[in-house]
Amino acid sequence: MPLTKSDIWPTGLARNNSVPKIFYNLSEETFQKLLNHSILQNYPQGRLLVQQGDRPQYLYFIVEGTVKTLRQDDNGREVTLRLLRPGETCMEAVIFMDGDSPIAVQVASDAKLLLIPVEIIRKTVLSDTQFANNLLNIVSYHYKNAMHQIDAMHIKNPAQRLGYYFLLKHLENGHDNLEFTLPFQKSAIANYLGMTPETFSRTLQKLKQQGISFEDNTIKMRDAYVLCNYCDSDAESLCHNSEKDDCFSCPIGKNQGNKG
Amino acid sequence: MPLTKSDIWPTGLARNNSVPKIFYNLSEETFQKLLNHSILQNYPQGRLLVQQGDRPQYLYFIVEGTVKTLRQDDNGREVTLRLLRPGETCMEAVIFMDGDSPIAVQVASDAKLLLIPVEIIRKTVLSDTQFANNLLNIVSYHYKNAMHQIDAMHIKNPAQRLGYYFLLKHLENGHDNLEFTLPFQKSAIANYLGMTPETFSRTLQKLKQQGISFEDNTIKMRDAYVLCNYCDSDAESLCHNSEKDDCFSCPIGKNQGNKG
DNA sequence: TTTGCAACTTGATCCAGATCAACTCATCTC
DNA sequence: GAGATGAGTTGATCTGGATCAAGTTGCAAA
Repeated sequence: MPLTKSDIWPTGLARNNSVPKIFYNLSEETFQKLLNHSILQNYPQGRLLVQQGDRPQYLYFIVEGTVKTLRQDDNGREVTLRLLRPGETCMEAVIFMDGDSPIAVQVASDAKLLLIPVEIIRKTVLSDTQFANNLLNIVSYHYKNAMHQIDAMHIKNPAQRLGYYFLLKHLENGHDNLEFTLPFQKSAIANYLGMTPETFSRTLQKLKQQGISFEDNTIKMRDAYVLCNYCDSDAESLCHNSEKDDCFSCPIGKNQGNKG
Repeated sequence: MPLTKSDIWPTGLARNNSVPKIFYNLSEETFQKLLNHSILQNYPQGRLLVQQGDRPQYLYFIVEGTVKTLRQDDNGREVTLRLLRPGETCMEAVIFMDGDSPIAVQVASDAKLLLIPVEIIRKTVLSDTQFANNLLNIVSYHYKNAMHQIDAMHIKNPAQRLGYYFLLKHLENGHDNLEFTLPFQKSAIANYLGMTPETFSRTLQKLKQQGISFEDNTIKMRDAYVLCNYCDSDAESLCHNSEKDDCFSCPIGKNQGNKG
């Protein structure tokens, strides 16, 4: 029997993301066509879905669980490129690079995934401009994150990288919420942020002194402004979306009086 | 009078790139529509075209000269994200990110640029699937490069980064050509590769011992295989495009006997 | 309950590459 | 042709974060 929306719709999507980007504004027809050709599958943690050098076969849409994309070198050292949650997709960019996959994809915690065959993706892009647009938005978004990752490696230290990461999670969670739970293992986040687990651990200690405590993977902030030091103009624009006019410490928005 | 193809077609495009990606396979109609709304402009070296936080206004197509995209922090330290040559474009991804530009764009050497307004781009994407496809290919390609940049920062040392960069330039130039000219200033390449000019200079010395000499910005290789050490599966697939069957030293393709 | 394993923490040491500083060399200007 | 300017080189020193090593802690299987 064919898949339906309720089969594959993730629960508990992050704020501002009530519709997964890839399905945004699609016609019922296109949506069903995608589903009709796709497979729903469960995978255990650690399972490698794609290896570096594989020919891409599917776009993976995450219904439940978490997935990461990574690159590894000959010595087995690996670099995490993305950490993905329900509602997100991966391999969407690889499909449009020519050649084999430059990345590996691995299940980070038990996951239920929708596998959409690449031929369907390529075909739908050429027949539905809204779908093409959605993919452009997704790839651009990831590219923007990649830019942040690159510049963070050069001109930010571990505390700034972790602080910025926390700030983004905080803003995702809503500005009023003074705590949030780390969505991935510490070691995975550490690798994503380009540091060793040891350095991650020590950096967490430093942040503690700034009013950011943690227990059981839950981060608690003393107030809504402790992370303002780590803000930049990109994060600021996310911040603008919440209430304004009471940011006293935000170093960026000081003049406009926006919230940190 | 309206612009024509000959006004904006770059001379001396790199191999395998006789048609700029953005114009690939476009209908005459779409092509002209793009040109009709665009502006051709000359800019001197150093000119800032876009600053971080600006609202994107144009997609820039490079007719002559070179351009770089970068990010900078409060202390004025900057990170080069891309170094662009004639036939390439920038801001194409930024247009599809929501919010203001996370990057700055600067002229790296006197340049003639075609400025295509963002509204035209957005509109054409929704009306011409080939154009949407071209953009997807371009953004994905840049994203792939960004992945390489990220993983290079973590698991490659300066010699490996520079060696890989040389390898790509070498392959672009044709496998038989034992020399090529650096298309950008050394300090620009150094920053792009995430190292200081000093380290770049010292790294160049190291490579010299491996049979890679240089004078006046021209790199000369002892033979076609000195860069094989720096090859990976992504570069290898570019290499496959040239003749095969005589790579004796290529560590990756040893078994298949492909050229390094 | 014990054992084993994986994630994480903490401490001690090390080193690649940044930084600082001095110098060369080419190009440009007046 | 003196002086200024900027790119690049070379040498000496410093340091942030990696690495190595030795604990914790928590949980799951025996």
